[in-house]
Amino acid sequence: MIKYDHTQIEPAWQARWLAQQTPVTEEGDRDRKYYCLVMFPYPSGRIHMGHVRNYTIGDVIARSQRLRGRHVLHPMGWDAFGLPAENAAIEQGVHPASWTMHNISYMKQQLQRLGISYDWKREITTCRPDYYHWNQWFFLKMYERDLAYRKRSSLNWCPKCLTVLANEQVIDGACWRCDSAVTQKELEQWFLRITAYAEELLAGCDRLTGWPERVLTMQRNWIGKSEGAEVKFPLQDRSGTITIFTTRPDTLYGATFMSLAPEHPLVERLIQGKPEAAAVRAFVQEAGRLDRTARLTGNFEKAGVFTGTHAINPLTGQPIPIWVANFVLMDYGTGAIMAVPAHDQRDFEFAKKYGIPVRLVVQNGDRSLRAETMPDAYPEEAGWMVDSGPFTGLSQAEGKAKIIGHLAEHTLGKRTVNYRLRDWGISRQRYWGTPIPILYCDACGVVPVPEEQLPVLLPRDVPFTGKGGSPLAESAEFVQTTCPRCGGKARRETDTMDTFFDSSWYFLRYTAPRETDRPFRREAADYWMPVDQYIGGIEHAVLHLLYSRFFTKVIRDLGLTSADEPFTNLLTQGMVIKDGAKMSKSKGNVVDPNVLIERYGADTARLFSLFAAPPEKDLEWDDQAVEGASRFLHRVWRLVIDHAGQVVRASGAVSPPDSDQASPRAQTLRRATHQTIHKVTADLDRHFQFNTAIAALMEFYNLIAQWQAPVSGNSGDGVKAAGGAKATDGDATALAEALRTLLVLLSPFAPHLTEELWQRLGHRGSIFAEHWPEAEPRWLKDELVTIILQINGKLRSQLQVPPELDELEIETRALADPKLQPWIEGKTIRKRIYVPGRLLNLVV
RNA sequence: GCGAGAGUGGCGGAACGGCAGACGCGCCAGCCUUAGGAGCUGGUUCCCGCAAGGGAAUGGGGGUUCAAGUCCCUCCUCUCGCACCA
Repeated sequence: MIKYDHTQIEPAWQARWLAQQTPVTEEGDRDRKYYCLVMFPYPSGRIHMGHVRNYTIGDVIARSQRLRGRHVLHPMGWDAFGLPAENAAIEQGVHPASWTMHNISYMKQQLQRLGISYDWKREITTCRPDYYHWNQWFFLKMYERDLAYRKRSSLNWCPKCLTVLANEQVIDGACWRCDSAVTQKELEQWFLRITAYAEELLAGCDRLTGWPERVLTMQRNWIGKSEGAEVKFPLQDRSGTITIFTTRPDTLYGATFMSLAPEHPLVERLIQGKPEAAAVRAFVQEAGRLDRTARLTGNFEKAGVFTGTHAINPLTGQPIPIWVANFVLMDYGTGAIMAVPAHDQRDFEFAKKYGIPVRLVVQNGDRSLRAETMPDAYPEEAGWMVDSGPFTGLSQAEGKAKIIGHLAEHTLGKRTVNYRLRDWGISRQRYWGTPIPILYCDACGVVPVPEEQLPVLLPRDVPFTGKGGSPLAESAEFVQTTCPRCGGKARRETDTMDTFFDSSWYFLRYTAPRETDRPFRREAADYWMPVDQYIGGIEHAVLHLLYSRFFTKVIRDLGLTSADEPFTNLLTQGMVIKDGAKMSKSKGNVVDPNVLIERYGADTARLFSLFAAPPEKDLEWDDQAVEGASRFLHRVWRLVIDHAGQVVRASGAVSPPDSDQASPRAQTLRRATHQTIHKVTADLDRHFQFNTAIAALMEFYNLIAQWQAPVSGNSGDGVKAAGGAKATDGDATALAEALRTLLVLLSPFAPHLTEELWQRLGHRGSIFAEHWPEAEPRWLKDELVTIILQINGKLRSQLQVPPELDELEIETRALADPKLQPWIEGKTIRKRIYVPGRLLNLVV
């Protein structure tokens, strides 16, 4: 017998597939198109087990959809700009471009060794000018539409990466990449106005029915919409007003003080010449020292200081003191709040601490609240308005609506919506990224680089010192240029773009990756978009996935495509963990895919990573379970090889025998065959349950192995019975059908093994040119069904009956069942529940 | 605090409200082998029992139902996300 040797089979097929690949086009029925995309990798050096899992999932989906007749786009590329390359340059003196390209070629070869069926002709690499050209072009389009703008503000700064971070890139106060504590830094930088799309991004979440609920929740939280009102509080001396944002305008009568953020621009004006001035300045300075980490953990004492100034509550007309409080955030709402101690816990505690009155304006249902004795605030949005002038007596909800109306009518305020989402700061003070296509001219100011001068090339000769500051600023040749407007001297912007810019539209570039005069071709994008199935890690729940949705909407509004969401269905696969922790160099629990592939082969690596856990769950690495996957493939190999001769001979027969001609043995096999088709197909359709699909294939294997065992003995070619029943031609064709079906169903999971065995069954064409088999309904029914017999809901016996037997006959047989006798003897049957083909429950 | 998800054998995990534990790993016994970290066969939730069989069991408690891992209520634990967001 020929042994299963993956080291022979796998490289051979990989080479052939690559050579024989026919690329997909936009021709043909769009209903049959299927865009399967996995998040492209950063070329860090070598692939890890997380990649293996990710790309295997994508490949199984792509291959199975192709077998089912879909027109599948399954591309791959490289998210190639980024810090590790630049750090390598600083530490090892190798240029980021060389480092990156070297990694790409190595990782590409690794992916090919996994047998992933990518269309490599569409490969894209974001650090190449043919790609980042269009980053710059999109930036200019956004600049034209005021969706890209420059402003000075306080930004998240990673002291290790020496660059700015977007809010989305700060995780628990630390850098998303290197985990260093993030500080604040005042800088002038470029922003994308993602907030202009806040409402649409939020509303779109409701229509993304193919996304996991938790990702949508994270996006909704991140956008953080809150509805309320802006209210103007006049200063007591009539020198101006302070605008606040509140979600509870109904509690306006209970506002007994105001608080400003320490950074609020009005603070200095309010305290001018006041005896409190020195104390307030000291307080503001102290609050400014509070770092982001402390603020995030809420680990500081709430405190405030009186400014010496009062404002007028616009509804009561009463003067209320203005405080500065360290917990009021400048970058949310207006940086100023009205404080209602009776109905906000923070205000309540603050009022108690500083002896400010508590005024109750919303009563609970049983009217038991008393301002003097409340132990806590009553923050519920329920109950009745009290002590609220003309609004007294209304329900809380009604009061809220009426007060907003009243404010608007008297121009004291208006209904507004606030979002937590901030504009996306994209400037990075690093080298290895897309240059921002902007010039600064002494005469003309900020000047966008004209489209026809794109791309602004990233210069190669830049010193990598690691001392901080934008490296591009060191290249005089790059910086100094002429102004396209006045012809005078100008200097270039030396910051580069956040690499999340690159990945925010790459899925569109794949649809027409070789376009040279536009980012993509509209017809191609309209054909392929949106992505039917997107697969990647949960860690991008808000970062990449939110940015991509934003870009898609901007690109739509630029009139370039009709897609308004990029990804119809999203699968977020779990991490690969070992010994309970994510694999990482520092923990020393890394399994190298190369070692796995060398020892067991790509098919085993693929099968294991799909079988050991459902795709969304974390996958615990288990060396022994890998052995199990390998064992299964060896068994399939032996089974098919042992019967190859028989199958080739049987292929003369046109089709396997139908029910009336088939021997009982053939019937058993045909039933199992079609039931397996049904089960595997359903598991793939229904949430990609690869683990149960593979389990079904294992069961099918077990059955075939059992089925042929008594007949074939160990002769290796067992049409002739050793001593049992004589095998018929029908049996042989049924076996041929079973083995072919097993291979086709297994082929998306273990492509090399199945392709090789397919050839050994005498086929000339590729197994991937086959059609996915269809289950024939008449074989899905069992010859006999098992009826569960229950007494009072407890299993007491079972009955094997033909499926067409009616209820009455089943009951007659049940009552005669000796096992049931002890339970029904001397009892009356009160009720019978019969579930056809399943069970009979007798209540006695 | 708010939100989402999860809790089932020794382990990974299966179960349209209808046989709990499919499939695999591990373990036990046997076969085959000069040998086995190969292969094959059988067994493997727990308790009582020689067995036939019986009982218990899906984080705890309660409920709906002829029937609950699954639906409802409640509590506990864990994971993830958001968080002085006014």
